[in-house]
Amino acid sequence: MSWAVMPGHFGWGSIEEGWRKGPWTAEEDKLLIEYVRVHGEGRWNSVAKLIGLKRNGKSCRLRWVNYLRPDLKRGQLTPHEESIILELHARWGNRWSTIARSLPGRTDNEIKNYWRTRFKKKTKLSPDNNSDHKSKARLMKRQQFQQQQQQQQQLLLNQFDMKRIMSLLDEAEHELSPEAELPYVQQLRQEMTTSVSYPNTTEQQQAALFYPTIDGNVSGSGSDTSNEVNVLWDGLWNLDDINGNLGATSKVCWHSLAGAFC
DNA sequence: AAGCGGCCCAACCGCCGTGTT
DNA sequence: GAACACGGCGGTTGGGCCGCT
Repeated sequence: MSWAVMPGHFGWGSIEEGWRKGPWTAEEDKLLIEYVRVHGEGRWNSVAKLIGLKRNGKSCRLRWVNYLRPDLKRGQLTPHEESIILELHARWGNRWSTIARSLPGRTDNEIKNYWRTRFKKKTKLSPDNNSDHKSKARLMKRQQFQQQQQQQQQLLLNQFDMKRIMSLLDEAEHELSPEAELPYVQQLRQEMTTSVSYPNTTEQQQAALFYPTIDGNVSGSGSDTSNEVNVLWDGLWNLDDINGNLGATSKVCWHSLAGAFC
């Protein structure tokens, strides 16, 4: 859909059934900020009546929540925020608003966008598709330098994160019904304690195992592990909500949690 | 220099839950 | 209890930007 070809196009944005749509102008932002300053958040449908802004309530709320709120953090997510997102996504699935509540200043929209661009694409990375693989590799190359910097930080965070995950599992055990949760938690915990210390690998090798490199392989290991990496990313994206799908394979579950260390 | 492809992100849509009348 | 309004949430879309060829 293009704003330029929409019916009722009105310069910047468009008007449909009396409501403006499309990108917000600075003037509209000012009006909305003023509205919230005077009336507070909520009653979004009265914005149009009270200040004459030709936007529907939903649009106003979205604009405020995702863009105008003064406590919003702007800019890239920090590696630590990324690891929290990975952890919480492994736990909650696509409950973006729930995840966002654990990240002050970040919106569900931001996290959702982040996850989709950062992780969903990776699942399409298939070693069977060479041309696609090449173009993906090109793009990943761009991210490599940033990743390398993050890896260094993540290594330091790994130990701390493992403790947090174990405590999250403890919480989950208490919050969810024992019949539903226990087998999963027990299985996961068992795998965590056994798999996390990969036999015959050094700590650095274990950390390297979870960092895909530009050619889809895994740093520190052979090219025959590329399938494992794809499974890892598949697991990250496809993992169903822990509460909702207890049929998830333990492999997927473990890979999802392993993602917390990427 | 131009074209292409992918990333990022603002914004919209539809559905659902909750509160109010 | 039904109908309606409203707000929240997750999924999706589309345009701008940027890097690569």
